Amino acid sequence: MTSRTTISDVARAAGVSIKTVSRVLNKERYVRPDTREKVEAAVAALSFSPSLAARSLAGKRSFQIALIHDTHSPYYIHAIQEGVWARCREAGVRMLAQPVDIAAPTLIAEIAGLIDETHVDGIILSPPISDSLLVLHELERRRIPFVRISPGTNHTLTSSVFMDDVQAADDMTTHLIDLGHRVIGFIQGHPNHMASEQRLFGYRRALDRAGVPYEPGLVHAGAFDFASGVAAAHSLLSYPHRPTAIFASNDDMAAGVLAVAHGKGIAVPRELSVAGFDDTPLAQLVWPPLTTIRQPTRELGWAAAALLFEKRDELEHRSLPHELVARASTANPTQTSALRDLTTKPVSRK
Amino acid sequence: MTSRTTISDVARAAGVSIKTVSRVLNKERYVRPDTREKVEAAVAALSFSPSLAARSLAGKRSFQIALIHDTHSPYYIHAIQEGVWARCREAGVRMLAQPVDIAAPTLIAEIAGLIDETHVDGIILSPPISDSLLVLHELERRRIPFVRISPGTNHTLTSSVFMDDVQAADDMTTHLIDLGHRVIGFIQGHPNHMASEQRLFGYRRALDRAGVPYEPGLVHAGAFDFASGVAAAHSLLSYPHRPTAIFASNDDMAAGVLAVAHGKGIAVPRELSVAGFDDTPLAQLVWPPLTTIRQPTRELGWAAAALLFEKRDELEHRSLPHELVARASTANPTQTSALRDLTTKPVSRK
DNA sequence: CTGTTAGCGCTTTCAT
DNA sequence: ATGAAAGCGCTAACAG
Repeated sequence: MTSRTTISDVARAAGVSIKTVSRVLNKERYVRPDTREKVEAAVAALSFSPSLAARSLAGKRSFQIALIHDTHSPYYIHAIQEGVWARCREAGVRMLAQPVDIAAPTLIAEIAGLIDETHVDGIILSPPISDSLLVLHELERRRIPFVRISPGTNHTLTSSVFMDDVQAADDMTTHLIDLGHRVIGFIQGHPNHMASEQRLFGYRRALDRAGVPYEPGLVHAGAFDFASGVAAAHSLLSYPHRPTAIFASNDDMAAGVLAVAHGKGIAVPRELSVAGFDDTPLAQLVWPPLTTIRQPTRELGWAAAALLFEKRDELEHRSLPHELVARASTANPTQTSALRDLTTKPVSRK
Repeated sequence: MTSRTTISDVARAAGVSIKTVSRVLNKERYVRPDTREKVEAAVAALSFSPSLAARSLAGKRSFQIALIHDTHSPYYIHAIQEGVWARCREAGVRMLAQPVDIAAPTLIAEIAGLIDETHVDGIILSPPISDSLLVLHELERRRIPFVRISPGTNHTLTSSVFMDDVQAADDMTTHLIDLGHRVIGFIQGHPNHMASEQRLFGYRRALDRAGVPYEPGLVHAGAFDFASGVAAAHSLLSYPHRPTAIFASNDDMAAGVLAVAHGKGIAVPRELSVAGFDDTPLAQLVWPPLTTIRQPTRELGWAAAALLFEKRDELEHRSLPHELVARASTANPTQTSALRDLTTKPVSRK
């Protein structure tokens, strides 16, 4: 039974005390360069990885953060996880991806248990959890740092990262208008996500600007899933003032529109233009490929982690796509950094 | 600064020693029922969750397992994660979902670091990591329990869970033959995954049994992604002996076939039947919906965790879909349990 | 700049 | 059936 390699082994190998090894591990100042090198050599030679358990027990940090997400939308969660993990590994921090059910009555207990069990240093909330008041209150009560991804409410009250959904939906609608469409259907997202409202707002804003009259009958409810896209398409396509284009609030619903169009023998895009939102892989797997808007999901995850690590300055040294915005909590004075790049236009695929 | 609730707080509240609380927490025997109840009441009253850090430092277990997965195929990973997590929460064990890049030269170092840092009690490997010899050797060297999901090689040498790909592919091919098809194209999966070979074998076995001659020109390489499905479809559809049905080894590639068919104006399914494999949500999002085979991905995750917890007997008390098979390591004598249910047939969707 | 000492919150071992 | 003491591997607070 070979027991684990500990900091004492490293100290012995390097000929220093364990405290010095600890200093090197934690990148503290006041270590002579040659001492540091000796220790680093010993760490490498023994391929030593310090026990997180011991570190969190003894110290103030656990070197772990939690990413809390609902169990739906695999594409979205996957992209967020990738982004968060990328930033975490740079920082030498472990990411605990925790699926939860936002509707579960035990939600708070589960998150509280997670925090108590793991001592995570911070939490990232992805939508729709990022808008759960219960969760937000609990985290605030425990004074644990957290960042919300794409919250629908109170952006400014807490640290959060999000894209400009209004502008993006405006862009897409404008794109469709430029294509000559004047009767444009719109399928809303799930009411849980406030992005839904913002996308609708962007749609209306673009119509207004172009002088195209807004017609409530052209807007249909949806829930971000294929089935609601199908239902909405059936309804919109039998509307007397039948739309020549349908803009769905996400790709899954847009795929539903495509399916209905195919079923009814409506040629896409000749007789009907179909637009989605989020640019999931799905957009390219359906036929014809969707005109869609890229949501910088991976980057949102990356930025959320960066913000959590209080390295907001890093955001300014990276070019982030579309309208990714990161805000820090109002607890800090200078906190708003808004970044844009030039690739904000809707992406048309052939 | 309210400090954390500890086992001492619980002990005080219950009027017992911390050791007794520990006994209750660990479900040890030799605790008087009324004592146990007092402790449980105190735990609930204080909503106490023990520190995993302290537990892993002091004890032999960490109450954590790692799920190691490659970064591709969101649907698949998501389903696996769900299954593993479901079983873990039943067991009161934390799941650490760890994305890795199988091609990274640091793969082994990363996994070793993960183990050292977190003291995980066990590891679940999802494909294609489940076939990485380097990883397998490292885990064996460290004598850490692990379970492989859908390994392509040496099923019997280690604990693993998998479905019967040969039978499933045979089923689908038979289904197509029953539909009257005699010229059936086949698109292989990624060579990394041994499921690819088995699916091909099932295809050939069904052809043989039905007396349909095997034609190498009807089999095309693929890589489990949309693009390779597109490429294969172009090739197969211009083959002199043009197939009336194409069976792709997964849904993404089948979606690629659909796209090509649509582009060429080939009517599906009138002129060409398209079949997929895995029954991802994608199968229902394309048009027309794919005929596909359900892979019990979530159940595989569940079973992998169950096997890891050495509760193999549980497998026998649950009805698992399709041909889910769980094997324990040859280190244990009685290890093979094969389960089937009746819903093995390919799923035809309209 | 480096070392010593005292814990962190639990489980283990050994008493009783 | 329960408790007391020791210690897991590290960091914090001091010394020097």
